[in-house]
Amino acid sequence: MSNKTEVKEKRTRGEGANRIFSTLREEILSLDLSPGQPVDEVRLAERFGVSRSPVREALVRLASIGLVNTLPNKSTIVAPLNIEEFAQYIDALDLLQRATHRLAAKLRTEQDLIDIDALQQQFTQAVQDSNVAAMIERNQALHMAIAKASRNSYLTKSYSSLLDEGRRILRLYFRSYNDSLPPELVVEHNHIIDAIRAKDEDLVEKLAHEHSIEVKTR
Amino acid sequence: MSNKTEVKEKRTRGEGANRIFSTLREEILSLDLSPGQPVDEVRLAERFGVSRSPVREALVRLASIGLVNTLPNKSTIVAPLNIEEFAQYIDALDLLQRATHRLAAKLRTEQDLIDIDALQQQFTQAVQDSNVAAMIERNQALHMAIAKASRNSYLTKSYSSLLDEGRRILRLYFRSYNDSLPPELVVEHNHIIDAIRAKDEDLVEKLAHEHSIEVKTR
DNA sequence: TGAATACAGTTTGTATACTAAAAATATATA
DNA sequence: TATATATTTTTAGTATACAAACTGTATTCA
Repeated sequence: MSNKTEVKEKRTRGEGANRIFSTLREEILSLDLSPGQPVDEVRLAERFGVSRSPVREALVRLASIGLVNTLPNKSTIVAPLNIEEFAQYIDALDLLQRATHRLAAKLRTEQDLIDIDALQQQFTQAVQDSNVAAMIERNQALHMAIAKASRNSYLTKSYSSLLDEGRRILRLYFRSYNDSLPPELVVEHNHIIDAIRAKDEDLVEKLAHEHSIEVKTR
Repeated sequence: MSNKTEVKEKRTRGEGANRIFSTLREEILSLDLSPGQPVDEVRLAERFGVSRSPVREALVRLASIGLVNTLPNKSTIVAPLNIEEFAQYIDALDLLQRATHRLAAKLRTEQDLIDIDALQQQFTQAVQDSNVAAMIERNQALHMAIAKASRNSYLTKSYSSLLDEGRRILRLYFRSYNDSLPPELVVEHNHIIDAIRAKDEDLVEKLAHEHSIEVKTR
């Protein structure tokens, strides 16, 4: 996957740091870079065909969202992730998920429903293809679309950070089950979406909660 | 206005960017720098007696937590804040506050209680001194101490971001009431702390909720 | 042998230099 | 006069250069 040779062509000014940031972010979240692994500025600069400046900016941003840890005057490493906090993580996710999804049931527009349906479609496809990476990514996109329908940017932002952070944990979690995903998740999604369509707030919250707990108790 | 001459003395390596970051953060959150105001890299470099590099790092970090907005190839401005979202903000804050404070009632240790008491003491002092800046800051510190007792770093982190973001909104809010603070808040704090001491989860959640709503409905 | 110190090699944090993009101004044209 | 275009000016993004802190190894001395 990572024939890490980057083509340097048009070099739109200002996009250097962005490119490095999103590439590294993707690689960290997908566990392509392993937690604890040191990242070398010079090596990255060479890899992306730029100087250390944009690399540094990317690393500062990654550190700011907790994906890498900067050890002062020493090195930067991919942020370790501690599995012990898994239960706490699910608790937090559950809280935000319930709140955003319930609000979504209350405030969703017709357009929201169209977006949500499209993403559930994509998620289903990924499940059929047994593409774990795509599953995780589209599951996240789907839940974000629902969260956006809640019309509360503060809740959505918090929920989004949690989902991001969770991608690494979920990746590990699925690995431990041989990268197969329970098809119930697809059905559960459909139930949630139906309840949002019906504007049944209580039901949505209940389903969203069960959706979280399902992962926790496995 | 800007006799903000900084003393440049020992210049511990690595602390440059940190210093600038926290100074600017403080100034933005306290509304010392007004929303929308442009921030000039060169001017900041001069003010702090450093080059543009550490200034740039500080700005990147501030942008990452949403305190400044970077307009590509143009300028960086202090992030505007939109009052219209005040109700949404309180809703989100309320949710996290209830969750963290309830958990705190369940899991608090004796040491937690000692820390919390100390901060409530400081908050009370600020109220007596009619020091609005200190009130906001110590109110935040107090609630953070309670949140930490919840032993859920994910919830605490989300709650912390919200409180931070809220400092600016609260500053405006208090200004509109001539910088006087209702003394009920002190009493409410005491009630919450008592309930946490008594491990009465339901009561804590109820009080925390009323505490938020109180601000919202003014 | 083992601890302490000195030295060399890396690598980070900062300073400076350069370049491209946008803003501001001037000039030209209808 | 108003609009379009050329030119200057400013400033953000990147490259490069340098200095301080850390790492590891070798040398010295007990």
